[in-house]
Amino acid sequence: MDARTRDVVAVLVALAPGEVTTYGDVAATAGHPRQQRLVGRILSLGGTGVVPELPWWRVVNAAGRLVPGHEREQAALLRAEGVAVSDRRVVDAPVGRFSRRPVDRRSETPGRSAP
DNA sequence: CGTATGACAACAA
DNA sequence: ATTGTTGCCATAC
Repeated sequence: MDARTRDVVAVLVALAPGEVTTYGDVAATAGHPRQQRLVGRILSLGGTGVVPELPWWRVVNAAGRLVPGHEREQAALLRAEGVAVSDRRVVDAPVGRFSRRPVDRRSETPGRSAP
């Protein structure tokens, strides 16, 4: 794998449970802004031998949308880590960037439905 | 080499 | 909120 791939993989494997990020943020954090598509491509290669197994479910698009085609599984994996998911999208997602924001559920904002 | 495609993103209408 | 357009970058043909 080339240098860019290495950088992106490094960021991905560093994602902690309960931590959700976006393609764009992973790319930027890896030092390769505007290479979101590369991130998606690498994630799709996870575990195929060219790159190690990656926590693909902790990456969603900028709108908090889950991966097309893997929504059920992704939702299950995320919820298992304490991430709220609703209707194919991550709940605590302030549309834009919720990068590196370890889902903080302070004292149970009873709202999320009533902020 | 030109064109199309894709686990994306930002913006206009 | 949804649908199109544009911009981006790596690949596949």
